[in-house]
Order: sequence, then C-alpha cells, then structure tokens
Amino acid sequence: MARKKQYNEEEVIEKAMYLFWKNGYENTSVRMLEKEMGINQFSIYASFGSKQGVFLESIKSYNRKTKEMFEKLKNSNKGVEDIKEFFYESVGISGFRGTQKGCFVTNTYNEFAESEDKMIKEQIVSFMDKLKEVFIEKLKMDPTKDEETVLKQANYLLLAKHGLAAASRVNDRKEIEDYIEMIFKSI
Amino acid sequence: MARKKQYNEEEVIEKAMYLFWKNGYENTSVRMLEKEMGINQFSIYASFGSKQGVFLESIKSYNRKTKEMFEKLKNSNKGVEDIKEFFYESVGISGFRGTQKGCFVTNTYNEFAESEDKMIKEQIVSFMDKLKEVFIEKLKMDPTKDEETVLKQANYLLLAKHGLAAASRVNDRKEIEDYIEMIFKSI
DNA sequence: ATTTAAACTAAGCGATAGCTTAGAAATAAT
DNA sequence: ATTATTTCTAAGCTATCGCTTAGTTTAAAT
Repeated sequence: MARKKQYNEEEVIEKAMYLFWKNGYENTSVRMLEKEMGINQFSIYASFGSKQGVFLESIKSYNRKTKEMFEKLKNSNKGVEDIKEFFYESVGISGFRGTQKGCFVTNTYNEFAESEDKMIKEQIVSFMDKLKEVFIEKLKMDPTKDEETVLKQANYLLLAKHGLAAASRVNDRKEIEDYIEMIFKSI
Repeated sequence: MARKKQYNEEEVIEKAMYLFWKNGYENTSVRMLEKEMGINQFSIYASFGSKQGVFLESIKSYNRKTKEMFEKLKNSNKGVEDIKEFFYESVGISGFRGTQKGCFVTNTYNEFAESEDKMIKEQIVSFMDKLKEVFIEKLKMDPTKDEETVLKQANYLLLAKHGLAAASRVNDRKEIEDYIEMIFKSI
C-alpha cells in the first residue's frame, strides 16, 4: 500500500497543547507549531485541517490530562473539602511542565471571551459547565445548604477560579494558598 | 507658520481606548484604529509614535475616566463597605458605552500576563498596586484586623476582581451581584 | 500674495499570518 | 522489483500586520 505516518497524532497534539498553553492561541503561529510538534505544515493540515483544528484537539488533550483529576474529584465524598483539594491540585498541575502558566481552560476562556469562534467557545463552556455541575454536587452534600445557596456558591467558586488562574501566573505559592483559604472561608 | 491639527488628541485617544477595551490589543489593528479615531495612519503615528503608543495613552485615558471613582473610593471612610461599593460601580462602568466588556485593566492584565511588553505591564501593575494600597487602607480601618489579615484580604480582593471582570463579560446582573456578596462574606 | 512648515492623503514597504500545492521520497502490497 | 498510495519537503500563495514615505493641501506668518 503506502507509507505510514511517521508521527503519532496524540503525541504531537500534546506538544501543541503545551505550546498553546504557554503562549495562547493568537500568539502561537503555525510555524511555531511546526517546530514544537516536529512535523511540517503539510502534515499539520493533513491531520488536523487548520490551526483551529489543532487547537480544538489540544483542548481535548488537556481534557484527557485533567480527566484523572476530575474523576478523583467526582468519586470522592468529602464535599467542599474535595473542591478545595481540587483547587490546590489545579495550581499544582499548572507547573508540571515548567513553562505553562495558569489554567489552560481559564486562559482560553479569557482569550476567547470576546471572540466569535463558536467551536472553541463551546469546548470551554462545556468544560466549565461540567466543573460547575461537580461543584453543585459537592455542595449539596451539606444538608444545611438550600438549593439557592448551593447555586450561588457554585457560581462563586467558578468565578473565584479565574482569580486563581491569574494568581498562579504571577503570584508566589504562599499568596496563592492564602487566596484559596480565603475563598473557602465564605463557603 | 503652518496648519493646525484637525483633531484633538485626547478625544481620539478616548475613541481608541473604547476600541481596545472592546477587542483587546492584538485584535485591534491600526486600520481599525484609523476608522474609529477618524484620523489616518500618518496622523496616528505622528501623534503617538506606534500602536503601543496609542495603547499606552489609552490606558492613561482609562485612568482619567476611572480617577473620579478612585478618588471617591479614597476619600470615603466606610472601610470595607467602600470596597464593596467600588466593586458594584466597577461592574456598572463596564456597560457605560455598551460594547465594552469587563474591566479594561483586568482584560489587559490577562492579555499581557505572558507578554514581554514592559511598558504596558508597568502601567497595569502600577494600576493594580495603587488599587491594592487603597484596599489595605480600607481594611486597616477595622482595628480588629491584624497586619497579616489585612494583607491576605487585600490580596484576596485583588484576585477576586479577576473573577468579577470575567463575570461582567458573560454573566447576568444577578449572578454578578451574588458573586460580589459572596466575596465580602469572608471579609 | 507669497512663503513655509506642519497636517494630510494614499500608496506601498517588508514581515509574517494561515494555508496550499507540486513534486520527491518512502513503504506496504503485489 | 514494480506498483500504488501516502507522507513529506520546500516553495509560494494571498491577506493582513505595523509602519513609512512621497507628494499634496492647508493655513499661520511674513
């Protein structure tokens, strides 16, 4: 038949994901992707169709990376304490390859907040909705909270995460920990 | 001698500021600035030197716009309650020309978090530092708070503002108000 | 009215963006 | 070994980026 692909798509996407995470979407050019992914433009376009295609796959790759953390969060039963641990881990994961900063999802949310790009927005909103659902579930474990309080607090936690992402880009460890503790004081 | 400028620099910068606020720095091209400012590229470069120059002046223009609010915040003596009111006003100002979203400073902070652009970073960091100083002053009005608590809470408020800015781009009024209330529950 | 210096218009500069294409290289199946 | 089919290289496409420049228009000063 024919030649086989010299690269593994999942592997090269993971590399692309780290580059996007580090630089954001707009500040990552296809030439930069070529170098980082180790394949040339023809192969990038043959495999993923467009720069946006590479990015969408990168988000999925990030989802796979965080899935374990997410599953752990879901399966535990410590209520609010689980969310707090998740926040601490979120900060931890940000540094697991050194150059990336903040949370990839929150960074993307910020970059695309004003954008018209529906496919990317969908991915991000879907991720955040899933997270909110988990928060709600955890908060409901406390029987003293009524429905309204649960929704308010879930929304608060989701928004507080934006500050956390910003913090983990510039602030030091202690400030970040203080911030997390402050968040949970009102829950 | 010679011809006079057909435009007022402060006026055209204000228009540029709203465009930058709406689209961010990278997503605003010099061609777009031409249209919005009503002057052509030659005049833009003659007056402000570069696109970055226009942006720096835009930040200053934003500072002038928010100065009144800032002064009011400084001169009041209601402590934490002043900060809360400031948060509510911050959300209000975001909509005062319709198309802008979030807080211009926070948007810029997010866009330039990974950037090497020192001049722009300086402007933003200086703005946030000034805000933090005011927060600290307000928090100190409560004699029961020790120095450490004050610093922790000021940091918390500054970071919480990132969530507020994100919220005011997509969430509805009620969710935003709920979020603000939640922030101050732990103060 | 003439001079003169600045403001203006419009065209275009090189660099880079995302993306495409023509043709050479490689390899599984025959 | 030949064939068939895909991968890969490298060059180049058009569009847009920030910015500049040549040349015209305008108006204050003489």
